[in-house]
Amino acid sequence: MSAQSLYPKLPEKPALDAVENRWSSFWESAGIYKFNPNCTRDQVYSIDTPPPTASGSLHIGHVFSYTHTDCIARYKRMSGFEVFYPMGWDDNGLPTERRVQNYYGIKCDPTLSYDPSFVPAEDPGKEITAVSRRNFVELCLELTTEDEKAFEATWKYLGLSIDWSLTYQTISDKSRAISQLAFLRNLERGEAYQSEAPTLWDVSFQTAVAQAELEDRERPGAFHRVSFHQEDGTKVFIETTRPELIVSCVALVANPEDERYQPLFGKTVISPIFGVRVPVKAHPLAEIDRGSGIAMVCTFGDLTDVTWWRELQLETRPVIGFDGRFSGSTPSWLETEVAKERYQRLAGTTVFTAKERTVELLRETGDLDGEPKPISHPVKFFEKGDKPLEIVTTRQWYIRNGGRDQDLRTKLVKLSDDITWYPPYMQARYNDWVNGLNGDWLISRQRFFGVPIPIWYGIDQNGEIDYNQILQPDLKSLPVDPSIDMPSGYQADQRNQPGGFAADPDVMDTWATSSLTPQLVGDWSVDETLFKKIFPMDLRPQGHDIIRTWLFSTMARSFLEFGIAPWKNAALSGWILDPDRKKMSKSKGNVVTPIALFEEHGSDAVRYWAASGRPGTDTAFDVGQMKIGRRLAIKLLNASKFVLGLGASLENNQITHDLDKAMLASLAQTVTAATKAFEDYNYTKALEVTESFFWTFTDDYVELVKERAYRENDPGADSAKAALAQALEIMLRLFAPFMPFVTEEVWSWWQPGSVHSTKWPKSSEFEQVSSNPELLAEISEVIGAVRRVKTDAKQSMKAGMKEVVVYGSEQTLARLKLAQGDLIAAGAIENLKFEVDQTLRVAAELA
RNA sequence: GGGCCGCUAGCUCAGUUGGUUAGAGCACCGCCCUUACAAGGCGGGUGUCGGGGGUUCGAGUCCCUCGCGGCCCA
Repeated sequence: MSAQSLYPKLPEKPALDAVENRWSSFWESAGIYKFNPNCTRDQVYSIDTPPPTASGSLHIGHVFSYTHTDCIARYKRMSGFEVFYPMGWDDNGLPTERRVQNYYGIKCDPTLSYDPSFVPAEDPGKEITAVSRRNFVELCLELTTEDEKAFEATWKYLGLSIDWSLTYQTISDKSRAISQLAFLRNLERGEAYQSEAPTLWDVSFQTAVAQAELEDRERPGAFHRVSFHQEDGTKVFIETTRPELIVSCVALVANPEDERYQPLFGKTVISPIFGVRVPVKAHPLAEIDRGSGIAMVCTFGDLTDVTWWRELQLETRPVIGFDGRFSGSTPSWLETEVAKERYQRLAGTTVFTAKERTVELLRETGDLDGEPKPISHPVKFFEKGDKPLEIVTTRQWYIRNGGRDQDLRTKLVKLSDDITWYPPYMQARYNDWVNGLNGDWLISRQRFFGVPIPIWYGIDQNGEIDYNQILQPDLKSLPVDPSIDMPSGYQADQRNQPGGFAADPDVMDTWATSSLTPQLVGDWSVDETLFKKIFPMDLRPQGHDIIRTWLFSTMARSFLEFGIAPWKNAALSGWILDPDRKKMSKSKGNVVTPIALFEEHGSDAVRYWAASGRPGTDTAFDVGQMKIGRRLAIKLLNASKFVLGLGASLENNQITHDLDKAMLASLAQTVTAATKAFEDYNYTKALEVTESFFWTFTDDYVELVKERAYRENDPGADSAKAALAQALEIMLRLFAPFMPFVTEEVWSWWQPGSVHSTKWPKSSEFEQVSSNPELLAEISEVIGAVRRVKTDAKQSMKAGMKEVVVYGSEQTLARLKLAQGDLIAAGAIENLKFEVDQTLRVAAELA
């Protein structure tokens, strides 16, 4: 039978052009990746997909890690699981606000009222228009919707096997409702609480930030040696990098062991410039060998100041406002006219200016000893901010995360044992982080685009907000926006009125919602049947840089609500480095957009590169690896065309020839190895063994059986063609998780349906497996040796061999003799001889 | 300062519970129009396994120590 009549779809000249578009449309219309909830929990494999930040851009690092997850998802699907694989967009929060502000040239002013007819300027230029909170949120939603469409298109181009009907957004009504419900349940159980306390504060964004969002940055500074004065006029020298805070100094502290300051403990000293009396205290956190050994405590220069303030019960003397400027009104603790006058030079200035002016004042009063000594020191920043954090006292909402509770902390650490970590050492990073917590999780943010804290407060008859009188919404009314909705039992005109109510003005931090992704994707509280089917989830894939935030917060929320870990497995992916081993970043201009790579190399090739990066390992961005992937994809097309062009089919399964059986035996070993690797989440290894077999298959096996397979009406030809067809069919399934497009393309030439709906191969499928799988490797070595002789003589591969002598063990020779016909044909050998020897080698003479 | 990861061919990386002569791909060089593939094929050289010490019959692998790079936390 001719190949054309057997396989009418077999192309004359196979190509990779447009395979992505063709097959992703097909998969969608055929519902190949649709989750079917009609099954039992143990049949489900559920994936807690990381929701990319919608306002950012998808870069090659995303492509890298999402491909890893997709390979696992495809493997699990083929292994018979009903795969629950959603996509989500993290669209609430600061990054979106920033993008919307820049894109439309607007800013949010919550005091303005809603303007339904507001349309942002086409080209905003530099002008900034203030809009109401509702207008602002509407524009956030509008822009993120656009961004999300582009993201979805990118993921489809990459070939992620997502069930797009499960897509979620962290700002959607459902997410807001679930997020608020979870918060209210935390509140009910006492796990959420509000507290008026010193808080790390970003002065540009004017919001509180959490411990997990901090980063240290090395900044230049200077030690200023400054004199305080004892009653008798004796000077006490301190060293500080923040002289501007002298005005808010509340004490000096030294180490209790420090001999030098023993006489001072319990006494008071007088601050320079302002003449304020402050006590001298002892505390073990004061370092004897740091500076002069005695430190100034202020409200608040750093987190140690907060500790001292709390533990030594010191005064509170705040001067820095929410905008990062020194208070315009004169502090009440300044008593003398001179002090008040001097403060006027600082009033209303930024921290930077206040520092300069304080130093001037110190010079004038003669309290600066020597010149400031320049140093470089770590300064705390909000990871998304560009000004040093200040510490201000505000009322904020917290969720208990073990930061102040050793018992809870221990439980959360222990919980990590219930998860299998890939790679295992990532568990240590989690444990280190949890053990190092020193405060609860601050979740309230003084921002606009986010999930509102679903709380109102009563207002007393004097018009003061009573934060102890918490008014909660009816759970059935969620989501609520307390700035628009009302607590039950109140009228709209009671808002912000004595005896009425006031909305909590804050939103929750993005992590407070994204820590609930298992609940969001599984419709917790909405569809409990579904939720029970997917939770606890099978896999959390994510980057190792957000163990302290996303991974930990999800653990904490799950533990508080359900008492168990949210997943069974956590797979941490590495980072993408540019070829110079630097982390890729936009500012360096070394970022390549994924779409351009898909277009140039093909999605399968980009996936091949990604799958070559082992779990948890940072990987270099490497176009070369994509080229290899593309070559592999093209090779698959051509090899498939050859096999099918012979008229090979699965119908005839009479595999009688020993070499054919040996090849399938070797393939069976490959299947076993790939399966074992995948079960250990080592997709890279699975790809490697498959690829390695494939090249042996094309380079050696196909070349060896070619002549035999071309014969007509010959049992040897039938055996070769049957083996070729079977091997091809199985290899397509092995490659399918990695290269979904090219495997589907080839599948469509000769098989019904989708290769992605087939089952992962099992070694039990190999009924014809022979007892001598070694034969394939041995004969590869022999034919390789023959080729070497021809190459060395600069001859064509078709050149005839006068004589070839194969030396080897009796067993090896016995196996090789089974395939000598193929060897003679492939090598064009006139006279093939076998001689017993210890090791396998070949002597050959050209004709 | 503490913790974790890494250091193997020019480059990117494999290397199993310690076990023969340490592997692959790329790059490089040479050859070959061979009826699946010239955007291809075939073949080839390439190592102080970061340094030093130790355990062992035997160490890339285990232990100690030092160095370099990276990440996280102080």
